Amino acid sequence: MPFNYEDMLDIKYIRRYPEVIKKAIQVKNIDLDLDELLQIDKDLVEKNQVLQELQRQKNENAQKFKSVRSDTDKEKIVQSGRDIARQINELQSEVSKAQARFHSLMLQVPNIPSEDSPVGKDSDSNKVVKTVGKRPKGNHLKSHLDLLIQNNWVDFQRIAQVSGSRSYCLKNEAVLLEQALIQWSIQYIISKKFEIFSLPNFGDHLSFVGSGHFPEGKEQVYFIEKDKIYLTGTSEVILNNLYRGEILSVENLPLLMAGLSPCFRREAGSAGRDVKGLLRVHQFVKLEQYVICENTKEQADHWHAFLLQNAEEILQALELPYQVVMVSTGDMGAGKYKMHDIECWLPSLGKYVETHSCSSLLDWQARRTDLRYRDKNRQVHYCYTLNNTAIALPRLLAVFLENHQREDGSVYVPQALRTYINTSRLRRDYIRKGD
RNA sequence: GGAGAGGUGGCAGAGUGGUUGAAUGCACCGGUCUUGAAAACCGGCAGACCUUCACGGGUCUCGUGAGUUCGAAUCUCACCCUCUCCGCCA
Repeated sequence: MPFNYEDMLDIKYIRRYPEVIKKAIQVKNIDLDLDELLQIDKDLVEKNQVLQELQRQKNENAQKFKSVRSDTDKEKIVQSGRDIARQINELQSEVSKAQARFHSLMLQVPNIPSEDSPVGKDSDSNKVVKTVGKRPKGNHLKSHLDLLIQNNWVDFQRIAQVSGSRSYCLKNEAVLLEQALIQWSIQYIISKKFEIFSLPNFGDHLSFVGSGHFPEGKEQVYFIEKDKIYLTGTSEVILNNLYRGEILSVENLPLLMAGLSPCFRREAGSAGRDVKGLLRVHQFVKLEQYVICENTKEQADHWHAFLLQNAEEILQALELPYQVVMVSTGDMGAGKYKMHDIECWLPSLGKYVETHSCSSLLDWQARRTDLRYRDKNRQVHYCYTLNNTAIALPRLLAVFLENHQREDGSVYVPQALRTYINTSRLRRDYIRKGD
């Protein structure tokens, strides 16, 4: 069995090595009957052959018309043309139906996970790869919620009446901190040679299918009925679709893109979870790293490490304790080839919470968006795509506050941020009274 | 929201019912010439799918979808997008 990642998601490969795909379906807990897919594919190939023969006859018949002189001969051609057209019509509607089913099943075919990904059915099988930074200790440690309230940095109750549950409203110094974190991380990501994008926060149906958020994740997405548009839960959706349908030139690869945008998530099915504070909200701001590169495993692994490294450097500069987790097959999602989460230490919960998610999708996403490139030999290939968070707020703000709090309720500001907040300790009334 | 114009290959731009998957130019690739380069000249240059050991053959695609026709880039309808003008507006 050839283990060539370049074309493993191609129907030709699936026909030949269905057991490889079946294995992936199994370890990823995907609800897909591959045998049905293969049966429909087989049926479709046969029907298409008949259809193509009919179409050939149609073309041939029409071609004859010009060279024929007598009216009776012309009438014959018209008649046989009508006859062929009728057959084509009947077969065409069958083919269209089968095609629709075929495409919808193909959208459910998962990526094959990397060999070093832990196999398991959920997050219990995730593996901690490394732990970095010092966790704060002491009896003074408060939750970020208490800190925010104590400092007059937030208003949860009033905004909930206006905007509903899971809404938050930052005030005063917390806003400075939020903006400083954004500004600083933008500068950081620019220094890593990314192009920076400020993007719309909605897209059409096709975009979400392309990125892989549809059909499975449809429940998590806000939909504006009147204009048939969907609010993005990450700028990955837009960045992935920006070049859709194009054949890029290899000289332009890799594309390093960073998208800054508000993110909207319905959080359907998570009622009761993380209801307090800033950990799980309907709207947040995220700077996202996104890479489009050539289709080799070396490239994928190189940029995966790069994206992961960037996120780690950001957390190190912010002096936050974190661990890197390699996500198991059952927890990583259908499209992923390899995935690492970064989790930051949150004292109030006494555990690490996810703040970054680094994914390599190989050509799984690019196939959906029809995103390709032409190599030096003029051969056309699907691109590989990867993504990782750079910074997501306010969740990281919660982590930041809890880890950097001091006994008096002020918050330590790491050196990196002081270009944007000119103090080492951010305290209540800093805005009015200064240091 | 109202009025008009338009969407053709990497780009520019022909083509208004019959070898048009598409003239021509530019770009690009290969070659001849040249010490080298340029110029000139010759040749190549869309993607997907089916078929063939191969050479090759076939089907589809001119914004998207449906329709008319023996035959559609070309005609009809709907939708999407772009541009210009007017109105409204952060």
